[in-house]
Amino acid sequence: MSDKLKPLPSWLERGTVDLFPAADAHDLNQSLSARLDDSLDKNCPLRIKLGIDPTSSSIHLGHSILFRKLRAFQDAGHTAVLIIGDFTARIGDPTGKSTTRVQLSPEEVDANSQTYLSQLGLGQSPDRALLDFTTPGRLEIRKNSEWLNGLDLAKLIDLLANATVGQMLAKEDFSNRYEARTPISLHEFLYPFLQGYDSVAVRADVELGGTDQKFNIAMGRDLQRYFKQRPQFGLLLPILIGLDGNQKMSKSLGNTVGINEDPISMYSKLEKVSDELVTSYLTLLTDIDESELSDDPRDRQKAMALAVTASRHGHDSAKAAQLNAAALVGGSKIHDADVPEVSISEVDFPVKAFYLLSRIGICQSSSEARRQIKGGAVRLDGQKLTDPNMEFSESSLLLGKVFQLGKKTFRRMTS
RNA sequence: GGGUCGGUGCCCGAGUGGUUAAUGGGGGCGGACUGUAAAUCCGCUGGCUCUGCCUACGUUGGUUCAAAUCCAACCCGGCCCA
Repeated sequence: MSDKLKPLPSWLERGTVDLFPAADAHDLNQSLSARLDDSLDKNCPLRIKLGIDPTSSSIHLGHSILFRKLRAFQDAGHTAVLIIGDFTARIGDPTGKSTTRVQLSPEEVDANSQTYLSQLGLGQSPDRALLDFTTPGRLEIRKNSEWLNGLDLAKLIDLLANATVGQMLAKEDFSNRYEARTPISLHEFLYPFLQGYDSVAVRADVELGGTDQKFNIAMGRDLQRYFKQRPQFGLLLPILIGLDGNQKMSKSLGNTVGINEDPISMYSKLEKVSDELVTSYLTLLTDIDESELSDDPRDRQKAMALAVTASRHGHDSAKAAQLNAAALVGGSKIHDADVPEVSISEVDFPVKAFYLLSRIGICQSSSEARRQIKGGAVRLDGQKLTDPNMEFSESSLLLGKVFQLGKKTFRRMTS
């Protein structure tokens, strides 16, 4: 990859839902393409800010769309400035929240950040990693405690004077909560100012965020102006809808695909997302040109699932996962299919079916296992179980066999 | 700080002394149908090696044969007032 900067291209447009300001002037502060050109002329990379909130320790595809865009900037020669919001995490971004966040301890924040970075590809080769950690000058990682710990009250008051209570309450999240009469703690009001001040601290040229970040990013612009910097651009990407097809992808909603999930579960989850989601997944999670795909919705689903899985695991593993998934659906090949294994060496025999199912984790409780069996949801090597109290006298009867719950949960028993 | 209303299962929300593991809706899971999609229909949705037992309606005590339901104190929140 050359160090030469390229002009505003399609990689930047793809998936972008909002870019502000976006005047067509040649003003460096009004047009991102003008600023990109300027950066090219002076051979001085732009600083692209993305803040992460180390509150959750696992990254899913929803997060990855921002990182993919950040990576695209890196590949174009710019500097990604990844801000670990270790200080702000103690407040918790109230955006999109209907309740006050729990505050995290410094230890939790540290542990989460480490997990985060390794998931982003720290230590991996750039072609499989989400971000480019290796090319010099392409990545800067900062913690915002660096400058926020030392922020004194006088300066904070200066920052706060940049907005009014009316503006804060006009922000959707706050106004919803205010109208619903759920509590809003005063410290939550500080979050946008601190995030905005991050932009000042790192002299950001562009800040990336989900559409829900518009307010906070705009605040960054205001504060940069206040500190006599040239204000950043805001580049907003959509919030990825989760597997359920109607709410944003979020760990707490259980509708996620983790960035590090094994190829099979990743592929099989993606393969069954609803048709309405396929296009957005394609544009946000792959580089595929949609016009090249067949019109058949099922084929599109498969192509998307394959491409996304391949981006994380390579084409061969993805293809294998696809074949495997097909074999499982066929049913006949369950016995030979590659499915997660679980040891039953700790289980005492004889054992009743419902108890075994909860022991091997295929059901969450033995009560649930009873229900599932009664509901006809459980199969052993393709054969439906009907009696929760069915007894297996010894483990050798089960070794190598596959329990199936519903259509998509499989567990092979091993010693 | 004062007044007042409220805190029910994953969420919302009924229930105001006794067939109450607790109506209803959402969500989730499963089944049928299908394209492992959507829509629709049906079932399930506290735990326990379970014909029974245990734990649950903010917390802790109390009244009662019997409480989510009555009483007291405490904790948390909304609203109004300061």
